Order: sequence, then C-alpha cells, then structure tokens
Amino acid sequence: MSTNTVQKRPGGRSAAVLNSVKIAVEELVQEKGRERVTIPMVAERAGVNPTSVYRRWGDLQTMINDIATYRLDPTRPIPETGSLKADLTAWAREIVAHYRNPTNAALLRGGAASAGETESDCTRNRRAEAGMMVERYGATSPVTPDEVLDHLVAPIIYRVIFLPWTLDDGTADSLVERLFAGR
Amino acid sequence: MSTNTVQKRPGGRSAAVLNSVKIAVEELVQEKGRERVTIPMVAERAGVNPTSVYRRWGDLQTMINDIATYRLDPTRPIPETGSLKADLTAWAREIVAHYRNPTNAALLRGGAASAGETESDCTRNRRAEAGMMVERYGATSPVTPDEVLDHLVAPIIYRVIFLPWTLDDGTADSLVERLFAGR
DNA sequence: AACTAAACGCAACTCAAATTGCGTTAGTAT
DNA sequence: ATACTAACGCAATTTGAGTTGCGTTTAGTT
Repeated sequence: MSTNTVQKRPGGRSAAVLNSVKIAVEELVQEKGRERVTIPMVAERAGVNPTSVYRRWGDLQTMINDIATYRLDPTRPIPETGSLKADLTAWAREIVAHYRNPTNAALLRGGAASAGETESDCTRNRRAEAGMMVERYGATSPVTPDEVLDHLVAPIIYRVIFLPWTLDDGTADSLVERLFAGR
Repeated sequence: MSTNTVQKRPGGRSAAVLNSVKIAVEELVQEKGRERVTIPMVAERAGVNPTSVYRRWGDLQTMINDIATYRLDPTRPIPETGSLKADLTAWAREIVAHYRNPTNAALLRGGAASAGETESDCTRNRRAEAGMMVERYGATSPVTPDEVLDHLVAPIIYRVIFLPWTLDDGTADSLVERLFAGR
C-alpha cells in the first residue's frame, strides 16, 4: 500500500482549471476592481464553466482570498545582509515592488474590506518577518518589531490603498531612513 | 413670494426614512461588513420599502458613502493649543477615538475597497488638516505634513483596518512621541 | 380649508447570479 | 489494461437584486 491517499487529484485538468481561473481573476481584479468582478465573468474569461467555480470555492470572497494567497510567497527568503538597516531596506523594497503591481494592490484593497475580525495572512506574515529580522540582532536592536510595523509597513500599506501614485522607488529607503533617525 | 423654494421637503416622513435608513446601514455594516450588505436588507431593517432607497440613492455605493459623510465632520475645529506636538496629539486622539467605534471602522474598511483610483475624502481631509497644523509653525516645524501622514495617520489607519484590537488610549500619544523623537 | 407636488408604498416584472441533477471526462489505483 | 471516482460540462431551475408603473400619503403653499 502506498502512502495515505489524498482527497484531491493534483495534476491534469483540475490544475489547468485552477491555473486559468487564477489568471482570469488577477486580470479582472486589475481591470475592474474587486467590487465589479463576478464568478460568471471569471468563468467566461477562464474558458471554464461557472459551475466548476461555484463547486470548488462556493463564493467569490473565498475564491479571491484563496487565489491571493498564492502571491508574495510566505516561504521566500528573508533578506540577510548582516545589517538590520540594510535588511529592512531590502525587505521594504520587496514589499513596495510587490504592491506597485496593480493586481496585487487591488487584491490588498479587497482584502481590507473583509479584514478586522481575524488577523489577515498579510499582516501576520509581515509581522513575523519583521520579528525575525529584528531578533537576529537581539536586545541591541535600535528598533522594535512594533515600530517596524507602525513606521515601515503601515505607511507603505496606507499608500498602496489610498495613495498608490505616491509609491516610488525611494519610498522604502526614505521610510527606513526616518525609522532609524536619531537612533 | 417667499424665499426660493427648495426642491427637497425636509421635515416629516422623508426625514424619518432618512434617519431610520441611516441607522440601519450603520448597524448592518457593523454586523456583516460593507460587502455583505444589500439594499433590500437595509430597507427591511429600516422598516422602509426598498423602492424608496433605490429612488433616493440609486445604488448601494452612493448610499453608504453619503451616509458615511455625516460622520467625522470636516468642518469641526482643529486643535490649537500653541504647541505643534500638543495639537497633533489631540488631533490623533480624536481620530483614534473616532475609529474605535466599530461602525466607523467598518465604513473605513469598506471605503478602502473602492479607493485607489481617486483620492478619498478621508485621506484628503486628513492631509489638509495635517498641513494646517504644521504650517502654523512655519519653516521651524520639526516635522513635515508628509511625515505626519506616514508616521501618525498611516499607523492608525493600518491598525484600524487590520489590527483594530491594538488601538488603545495610548496609541496616539506614543505615535506622536515617536514622531518627535530625536528632533 | 383646499391645492400641489414630492416622496413613499405596493405589486408586477426583468434579468443575472447562484443552485442542482445528471451524464461525461480524465487522473489514479490495482 | 481495467475499474474507480473526483472533477468537470451542460442544461434546467431557483433565487434575489434591481426596475417600473401607478395609486396613496403628506409636508408645504395659498
């Protein structure tokens, strides 16, 4: 007997459907905004029957959240340059670059609407990553993880949601600079 | 002839409908989140016919935005204590207090979903208010309006949306403290 | 007190989203 | 190679949001 049999069948057609739906969702969210996207619309763009989407995800909210999870891989390597300031700069640049992609920004805005009750994946992951970097430098660190969230992550996310056109190449650097000012 | 006749008839039934709809919207947005609120739902809660809501506002987006406008009056007085730090502290406390009301927080989250294209009222008003306070102290001000947005407004809004349970009485004060640290 | 018109309520209707039953396809196991 | 079954496609149906026509109510006017 082989290892325990899984419920899902990964390869083949199922995977193809998943992939084409994923692409369709990303395109449509970027084009129209999460608000104006419907499941039949996604199905048509993906060349898939709406029924398949309903069966697999149930509703639009679940589907989009699920698909958004595939982005900004939580297992990606965290910058490790030897200096906390340089680590945070590289890390912040990654986040800014990620959210300058209009699709990712639209998905974030959509996620904001349904946040508040439980801690979102996005927030939890950023907090954990910040904690890892700060703790490398022990009690000598000039900044705390909470300060990183308040003064590095929060300004970036705020701009992504409300002022996306103010996000430029220098945003990450100047925020880090200000974070370390007077320390 | 009397003074120019207005189109709308203020008192009486119309006002009663407006008021009960307003309450219903605030309750429902708080309970279910802006996403899951529909006009028939609001009408039923308000004890009003859905047709009336459709006729008056047209669609859900317009209705909720209109009702949200009644909150955090943009003509309210801005703190003026004689010290920029004290002004910003009082101002930040107001914002925190406002968004610790779950209804206001839910409306903000809902607004985030449809932001990004054009500058929202919320952002524009905060930016203008910050500018007014900073400019009172001229070129000698230790902080710029942009810094106020990045390190005072952004952390508050970020917490309201994603980490509302971390908003406590000390949040505003400690953020201002950090903003002025080393200046 | 009678008149006017804006706003409301009611009921019928439209249309797209969502659901369901059933036959078919295709990946996996023996 | 054959059997098994999860996932898909198709078509019919149901559900509910949004619209429209029309009669009724009521605040404001004369």
